[in-house]
Amino acid sequence: MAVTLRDVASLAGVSVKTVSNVVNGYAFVKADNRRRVEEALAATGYRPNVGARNLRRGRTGFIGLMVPELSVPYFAELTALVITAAQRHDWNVLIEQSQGTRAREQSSLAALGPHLIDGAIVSPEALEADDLRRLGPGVPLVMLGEHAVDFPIDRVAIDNVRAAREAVGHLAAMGRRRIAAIGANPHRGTAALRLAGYRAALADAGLPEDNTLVAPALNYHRRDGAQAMAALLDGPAPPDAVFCFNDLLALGALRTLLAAGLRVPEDVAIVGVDDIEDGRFSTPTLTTVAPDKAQIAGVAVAMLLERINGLDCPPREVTARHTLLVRESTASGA
Amino acid sequence: MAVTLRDVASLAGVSVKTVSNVVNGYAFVKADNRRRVEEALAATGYRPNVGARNLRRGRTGFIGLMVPELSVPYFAELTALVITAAQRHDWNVLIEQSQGTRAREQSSLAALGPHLIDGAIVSPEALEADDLRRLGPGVPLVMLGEHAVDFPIDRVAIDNVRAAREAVGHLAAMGRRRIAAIGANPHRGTAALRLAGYRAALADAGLPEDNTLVAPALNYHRRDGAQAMAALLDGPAPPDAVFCFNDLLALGALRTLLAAGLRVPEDVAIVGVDDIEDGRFSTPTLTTVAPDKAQIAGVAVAMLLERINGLDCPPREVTARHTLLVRESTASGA
DNA sequence: ATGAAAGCGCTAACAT
DNA sequence: ATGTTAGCGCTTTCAT
Repeated sequence: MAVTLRDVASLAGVSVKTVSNVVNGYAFVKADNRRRVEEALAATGYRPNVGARNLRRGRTGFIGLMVPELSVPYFAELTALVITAAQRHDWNVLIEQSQGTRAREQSSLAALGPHLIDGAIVSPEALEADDLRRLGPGVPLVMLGEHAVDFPIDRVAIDNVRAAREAVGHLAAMGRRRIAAIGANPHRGTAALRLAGYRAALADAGLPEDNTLVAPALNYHRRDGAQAMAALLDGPAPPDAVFCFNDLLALGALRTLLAAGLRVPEDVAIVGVDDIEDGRFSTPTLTTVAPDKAQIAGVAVAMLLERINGLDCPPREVTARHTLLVRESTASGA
Repeated sequence: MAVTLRDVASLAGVSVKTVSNVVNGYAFVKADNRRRVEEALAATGYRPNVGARNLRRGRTGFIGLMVPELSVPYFAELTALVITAAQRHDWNVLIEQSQGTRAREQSSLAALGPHLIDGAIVSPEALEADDLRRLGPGVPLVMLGEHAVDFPIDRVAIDNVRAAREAVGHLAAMGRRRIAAIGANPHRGTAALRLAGYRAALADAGLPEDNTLVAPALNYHRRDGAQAMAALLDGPAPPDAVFCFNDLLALGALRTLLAAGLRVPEDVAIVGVDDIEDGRFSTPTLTTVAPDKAQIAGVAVAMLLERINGLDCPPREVTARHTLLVRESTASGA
């Protein structure tokens, strides 16, 4: 049914080797043979069987991408960019959703296994060093974000401390004095860094630390932000600004504030992180720290392919760009 | 490096056939052999080479999923569900983003090709019957949504006419008299159906049709909804309600209304379609028609696997469930 | 520069 | 019930 190299070879009157050479762009093929092969290729509509090729080459042609949930806008946007970046290099992407739990992250890594993929980009939230160690050196890995795991591995992330410091510094510069943080979580590496940046910015501005203003969040969805904000409003002295560790938390917090009849930014200003599309159309629009997602995706894919191609050097850490985008939720006109 | 069937066989002192039988759950294996094979399997940590297996079986083990953009929440949520449904049947999903243009949809289909996947679920927006015909019968296809293409193919979609009719009927029942529609587009099959449902509901309510209240949209993103709403507000007699053909348009329209100082739902009520997560946390929360996405994903995967397994019967059309979720953007308390 | 043949890891005939 | 062998479609020595 499907046309194979042999079909093309017999039609062109040459050996499969010659056809293979032409298909793979090998330079030294007699002009006459090349022409006949190309005609036969066109006539038959030959398409290489990627599976067979990869079996022979000992590769799968796939890279894995492990994210907590595709339905979280940040990961959907990032995944779209990773797929696009991989396609530019003729690689396919296999997506695993881990739900951000350790058990699911373990089984996702196991499912990806060494036979299905040649390497993987992972964005873990609960994984431990042992889980990575157990994989062995067979599957090259690139890690996204600052999950705190003591394992030598290529990483790409923004400078989370600096990003948080800028965001909170911006709130302080507006004259806000009671700046809250939403998203504290001892199990998340990025949370620790953003909290550190938050504290550094308070110190920069000469503001006191107030633990009643630091709200934890188990997960980072809209509902978690809404709950955390409600808890802050119930606190002894509600904040006049909130730094949320991601945009989803911020949108949830915004919902709670507006539902409570408070004005944003007049009563409470909000900053998030991620620059997801939603924040550009909320009312008010959301001030946010925008990581360069295209850069993150591009660098992660490039680093992974280098490793797959055998690059042997110490683990690398790449810091991606970020920008503070000031929008209505912190507009100073108020 | 990787352990193969032969390694296991020689360790267990049996032939590869016996090991293969055990691995594939073939019943007739002598108990003693079975035990030794299982021990060898465990000792070596054998994992089948899926690529080799599929090469031999003439399958790839992958199904394709073509969506316009993963960064559109509806498709991100749907994709997550398709992946989950496929995994339950031990299939992998390969995602192609088509951007909703015919050229990209054609090249996506071509890229998926017959060697990479055994079948595909497609959600086209611009594809023509010829493009499908050209694929030939080799690759089973299931189509999502009501894209108007004259081609016999399995389909899954909600009843768009009825859904729109219910949504608009709800607005009319609230006493709204000037109900606009956003999303008219001659190239989109679903748009035609939702427009038909809109008109039917106006007729049901004895309301006149007013073409100045029907706003076209080239694309279905937030910005398109925002622009369309702005155009409606500029019109001769602005609406007191809007039916948007999806939630993204609705969120864009909401943004425009609030930015213009209008109250929702007091001045203008809004209904969308899709029930994306954003609409549950916007202010006001968004009334929407919720398709049963899990059902859509599950049925699409099941129908596709049946076709891959050789089912030969006339094309089937499955109508998925939908529900009108009334939320604040049409709250009648006003 | 090109052909012949081996073999990637697996399953399916065929044989026993 | 299990061993032997061919071969899926391709790339890669090894010849020539």
